Amino acid sequence: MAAPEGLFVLEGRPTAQLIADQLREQIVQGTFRPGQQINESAVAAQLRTSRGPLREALQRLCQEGLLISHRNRGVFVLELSTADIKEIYAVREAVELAASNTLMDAGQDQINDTCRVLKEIIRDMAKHVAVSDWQAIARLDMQFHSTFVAGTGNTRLIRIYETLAAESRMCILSLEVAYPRLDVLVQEHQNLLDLLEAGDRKGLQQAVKRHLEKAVEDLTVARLDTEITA
Amino acid sequence: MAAPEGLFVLEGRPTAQLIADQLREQIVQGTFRPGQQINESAVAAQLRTSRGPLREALQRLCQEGLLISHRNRGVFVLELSTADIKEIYAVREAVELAASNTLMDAGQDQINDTCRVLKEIIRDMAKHVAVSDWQAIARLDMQFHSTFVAGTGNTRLIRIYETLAAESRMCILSLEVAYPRLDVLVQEHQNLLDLLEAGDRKGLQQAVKRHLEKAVEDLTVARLDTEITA
DNA sequence: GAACTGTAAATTGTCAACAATCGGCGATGC
DNA sequence: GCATCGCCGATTGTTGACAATTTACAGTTC
Repeated sequence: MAAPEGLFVLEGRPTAQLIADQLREQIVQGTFRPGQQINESAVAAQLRTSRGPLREALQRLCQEGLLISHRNRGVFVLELSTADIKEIYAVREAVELAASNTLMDAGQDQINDTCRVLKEIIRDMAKHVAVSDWQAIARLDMQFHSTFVAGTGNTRLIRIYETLAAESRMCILSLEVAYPRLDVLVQEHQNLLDLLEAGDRKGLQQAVKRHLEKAVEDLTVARLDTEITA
Repeated sequence: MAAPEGLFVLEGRPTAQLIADQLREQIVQGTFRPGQQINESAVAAQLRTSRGPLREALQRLCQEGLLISHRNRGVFVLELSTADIKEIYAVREAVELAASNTLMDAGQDQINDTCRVLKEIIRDMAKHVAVSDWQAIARLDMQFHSTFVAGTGNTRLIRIYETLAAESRMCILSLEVAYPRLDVLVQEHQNLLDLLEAGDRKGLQQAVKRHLEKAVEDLTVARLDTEITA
């Protein structure tokens, strides 16, 4: 088939996508702050490229909604309001519930494959919980959910969820310390995994719903605090 | 507030987005055929612009998934397989079911506003059914569903559905005459509207599900025919 | 002192030229 | 006859320069 032994297709993906992926990572890691303007010349120089390819990448991220473009003024990193948080998690609920159903209808092999990866993520998560590495935990949290959705094999659902995951990480990042009680977090994900493995469709759906509703609560409450103190 | 009397913000939207919107319309109308390569120079000249802004627009459509980019070879219009059709309608089901729930939980005013627009669309649809204007019917069909989703007010759900609507129109277009029994089509949409107006959550959900499942059946069966005859 | 106007710097939007890459086609060798 | 190599046209990828617009600031006027 493809790539027989140690040979990779050289730079198979388009440049703009590579740049967009890098920028997305920088955004969710907080290198670019919400509301901040992206200076094309500066970022292009930093990435050792010219403004052309960079602008193409920026357009991709605008389409995703991570950046917003004001004509003749430039592109800015999205600022998340409480309404945005509710929107994001409402869509996540829709996607993850659909993924739950699809996975349950899929073969046991497909479920097992997914569960195997999810187990490893939870293991990693537990490690980082031990040392309270928030950034890593946020990344693994979203990786868990992304893997879950990826288990469906639906490329469109996966692509949609990629953006949602990025936005979710921005939510979490925007309030620095958002995770209340870290051990509960690991426990909740373990619970989702168990229900998936057991094939408990109804239970899984309810657990997903509650997991996300709880997240919205934590995020909006924390945000109210920051808004009041600010 | 904004635009007090007859004054509009001059060209408020970014250029790349305007070009992308035009191209998307051309794609779903079949001006660009599936699998066809987009010649940058030619299209840029046709749009009275240069390759720079055009390429930015193309990147947006690549991100959406309507175009696919092969490095150093160019961008091509998406070719829809039966697997794609199933994917698209699976995501549509997820989105529309979520929209149903959100709308039902929303206030009666919001529902009424939506229903008013939906009624007009159905009226238009009936007109075009009388003269069997397929293109118009396909457009109104998706406009009905887009309006339904837009009723939730969730901007992210709306943006996601925009792409799905475009892809759906491509599905329908790709097999020329896809609508079996036009009167039934109008009837089905009227049924959805009635259930929404009546506040019958369960009934609406089931109707949406069956409506989409039926569409997939029609599309995949029709596609099998074309593939056999081809 | 406040409001308005005009200028200047910085940044984005656009363009045209250059470089790199790919697919096709004919020539060559086996 | 078939496969391979190498060239050529066409198209994309990239760059730097130029034009247009916005924002901030200083100067002016009332």
